[in-house]
Amino acid sequence: MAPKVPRQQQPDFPRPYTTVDVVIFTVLDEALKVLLVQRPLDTSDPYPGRWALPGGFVDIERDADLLACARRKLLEKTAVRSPYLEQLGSWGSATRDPRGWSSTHAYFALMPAQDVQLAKGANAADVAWFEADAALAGPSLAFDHAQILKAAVDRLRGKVEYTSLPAFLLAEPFTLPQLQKTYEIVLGRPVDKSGFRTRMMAADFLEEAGVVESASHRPPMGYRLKDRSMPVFFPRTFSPRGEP
Amino acid sequence: MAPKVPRQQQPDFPRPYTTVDVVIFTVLDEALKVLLVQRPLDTSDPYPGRWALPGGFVDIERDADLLACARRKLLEKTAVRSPYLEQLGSWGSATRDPRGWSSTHAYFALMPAQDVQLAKGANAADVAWFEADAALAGPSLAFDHAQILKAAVDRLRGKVEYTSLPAFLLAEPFTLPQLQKTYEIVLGRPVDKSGFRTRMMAADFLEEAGVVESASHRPPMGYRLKDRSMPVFFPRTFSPRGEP
DNA sequence: GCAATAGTGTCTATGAGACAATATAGA
DNA sequence: TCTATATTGTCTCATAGACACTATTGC
Repeated sequence: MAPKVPRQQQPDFPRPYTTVDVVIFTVLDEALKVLLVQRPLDTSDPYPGRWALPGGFVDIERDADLLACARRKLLEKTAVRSPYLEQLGSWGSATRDPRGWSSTHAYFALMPAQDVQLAKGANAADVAWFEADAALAGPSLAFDHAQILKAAVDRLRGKVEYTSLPAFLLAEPFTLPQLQKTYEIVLGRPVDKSGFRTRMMAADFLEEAGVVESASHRPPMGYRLKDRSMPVFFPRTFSPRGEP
Repeated sequence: MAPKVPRQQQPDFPRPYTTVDVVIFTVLDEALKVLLVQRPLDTSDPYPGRWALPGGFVDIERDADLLACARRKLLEKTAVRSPYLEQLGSWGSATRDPRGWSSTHAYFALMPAQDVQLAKGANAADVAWFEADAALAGPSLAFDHAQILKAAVDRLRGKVEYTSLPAFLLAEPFTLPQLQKTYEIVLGRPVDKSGFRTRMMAADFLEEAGVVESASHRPPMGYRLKDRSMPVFFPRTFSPRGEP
């Protein structure tokens, strides 16, 4: 009697599609922005003309691993080589892509707006920055990208409470008032100046980069990150007393 | 001239394998344990005889989405239907599986040891609980499962500092001393009794379930979770003063 | 000196940690 | 009453938040 071989052990059982999507954040015009690409109108691809997160299929010839794939997508759309990049989560189901069972590995990236050169790709009619909250409230995105974007915004807003993540949204050198402003933009609320400075200095992740030439008034100190590869975690949160 | 169609838009470009792995935790014999399965010796599958996380290929016929797939793996190995289940992350590369480019979606589960009936599956020579730290220090696991397990243990230990997760490791009703003990086992350090109780009560996620019949001495109050679907987040951490 | 922004000092309520005290059961 | 465990109370000190104050520039 032949041993029962489960279907999954056969070499050629059907496989889902595998994609990588990247939520790219920056701060521009005093707002948290996210990069979206418009899907082409003149193809048979799903969601023609709709805005979507940059991303696409894993190319098993070119991509050594998921992170490399995310970096490739990032480089193609923004020409930025090594921003802060963090895995966000994955979404997969039989129905999220009309072409068939697919799963996507989502990443999110933080970069200074100055670094970005928007690239009109072959497969994207257009590329543009959208205010994060507007992109969530506005006309619905392709696939389940609204869900993914919401998860990314929630994760970013959450982590900003207790990490140095906003520093990755600024070009170096930056000043403490600029950094504070960035925290306030992402959090959507003001932050106490004195407490903010104490917190940043206590975390010991900045190094002085010389006083910045300012337009007028007292010139501020410029800072650089001691280590651009990782954010720092603060012991507590910025939350007002009562709230979690 | 024919438009250049990227290889990826063709319907039949090569796809990676897609799998789901589950890190199943429980507390047993005063230790944090993780469920591992031994890979069969008598097949051509990779890593014969090695211990691995329970998991396997997504079955696009049976699994509606990734979570459903994780639940299926869970049910097959433990006969537990709805434990606490959280997405951990994903790992994918050309080399992690010798059969070819593959990506896995990892989940972690928390369950009371009492609930589990270990099942010897068709594709697993054996199933057993291992102490979490021993599994990490001991002989290496199949694939990149040591990496995944480490991420799971780190995530669990990290979240225990500020969430009610350990409650999902206990059968209801449980007592506050039992819950405290569970926190101490996962954290690997003692916790102050008074502060612990204040914290738990302030979080308001427990409901009384009547006094528990005890062997002797003062009988403790039994508790149930008000909501088994989600953990509660505490405002602060258990960390001793100096440490983060 | 004045305006504007950068940076520091000070006061206080809160709340966590440490530990002491009380409560309730069986023997 | 004694013992063992459960549960509550108290004291103290660090710190986050609020806000006032000083510092340094250009005009």
